[in-house]
Amino acid sequence: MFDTIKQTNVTGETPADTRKRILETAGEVFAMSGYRNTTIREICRSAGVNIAAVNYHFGNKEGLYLAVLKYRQEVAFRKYPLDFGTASTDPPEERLRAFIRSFVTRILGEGEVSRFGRLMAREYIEPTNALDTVVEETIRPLFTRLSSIVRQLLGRKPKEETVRLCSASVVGQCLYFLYAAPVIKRLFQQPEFGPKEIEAIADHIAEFSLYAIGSFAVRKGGEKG
Amino acid sequence: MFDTIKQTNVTGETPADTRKRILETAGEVFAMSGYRNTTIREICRSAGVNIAAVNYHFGNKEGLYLAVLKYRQEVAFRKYPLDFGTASTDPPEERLRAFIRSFVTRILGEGEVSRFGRLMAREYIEPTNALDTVVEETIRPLFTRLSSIVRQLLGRKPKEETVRLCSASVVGQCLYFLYAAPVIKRLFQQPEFGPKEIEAIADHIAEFSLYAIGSFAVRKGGEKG
DNA sequence: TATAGTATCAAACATTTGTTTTAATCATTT
DNA sequence: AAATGATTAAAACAAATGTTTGATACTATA
Repeated sequence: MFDTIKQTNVTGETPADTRKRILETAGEVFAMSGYRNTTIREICRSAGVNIAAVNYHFGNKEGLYLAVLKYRQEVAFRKYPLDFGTASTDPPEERLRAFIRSFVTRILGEGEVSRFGRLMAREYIEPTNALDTVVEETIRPLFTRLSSIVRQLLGRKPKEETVRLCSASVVGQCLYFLYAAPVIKRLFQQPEFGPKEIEAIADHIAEFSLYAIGSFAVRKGGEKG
Repeated sequence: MFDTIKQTNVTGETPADTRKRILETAGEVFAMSGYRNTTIREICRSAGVNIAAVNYHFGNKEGLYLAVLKYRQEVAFRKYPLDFGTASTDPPEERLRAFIRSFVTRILGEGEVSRFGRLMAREYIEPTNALDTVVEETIRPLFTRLSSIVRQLLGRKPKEETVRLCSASVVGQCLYFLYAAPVIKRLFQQPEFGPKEIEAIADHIAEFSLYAIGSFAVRKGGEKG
């Protein structure tokens, strides 16, 4: 009768475990293969539950996907803070480095740390009905945060279009290493990105971007600070 | 009996027209929706031919896709030269600008000019069995060309990893505006990229990258030229 | 223990989609 | 005109996949 009281079945698992298991597994599979190429059967087989469980607990495939997004957003915001230990009073160079390191890790990292980031990255290239919500709740706030750092780096009164384009350059570089992974693997026989490679990539993108934005600031928009 | 003699049916079209029409239409649809999300029925309906025509002329869906890639590569290499009117003796700054302008146009441009580029961009994010061939025949040559420009810009004896990473930064920025189009549309109410926007994007990426690579050269790798 | 509500399961259903079949049509050659 | 080979067309087939059904098992409560 009470929602908080869990039943236990013969295997010692509560019914909620089935729901949770689907949620976890679906997050992995959706992040890896995208919404459309993921089958309910694959999720259920991998989670060890009956096919009908998805319909019972989430209504349909889209309902499951939305629940996964919600769950993963909640976890990501709680467990993986956006600013990797930097304060807003830190110099913008430091903040940009932290932003890029966080962004790259959330996309390229192994395991749970990248679950939400990869789901977001999937929405970029294969939008679902959730894209509108995703943009407003996640992508826009992130882009606004990045833009404020870039604006600060660009110095006095930069054109808003310059801010947008420079921010896009930063994000574009980060996403590339995820999207191009199959190509990079073939171009350079590089099998996978470990923590070492991810750090090197983040450092490069930060350096590259700071050089570029710094030059924009000097040659176009007056002095920084 | 002779291959060069075409039959004409009641509508005044030669049989080869059916093949050609499928090839053209399939190129559009594949470039727009990707291999997996494209249905033979959609192609045939859009091309105004019978469903069985694909099987008759190309064997199966994969055969059609491979024929499209081959055809589009042939057309692209013939009609849209890689170096937008620049000579290899031009200064590397000019060559990078030309490379980026060409690359961005081949990806973001409207109509036929972007057909092959978008098919390639699709292979990045949704690889097919053709990816190995695509990498060796198209992506690697292009990346090698870009790398040689970047290497020249970086000055004496740059580290090969720096060359690779800087080249990746350039390509990543370009691809972003294609992949992120649905997001950009929502973030800035920007409905589409016209020739004006494409030029602005190309100019920005070139400037951003030249600033960055220039700073790498000055601070890391000795003097240019 | 009996009952009611919840959860699980095997099976079936309906739709989509790549593929094949078989007949008809068309153009060329004899 | 007849025959032949090439092409087109409608229909059916088979597999994949999201969804639903109806029965069964389980747990908490009375």
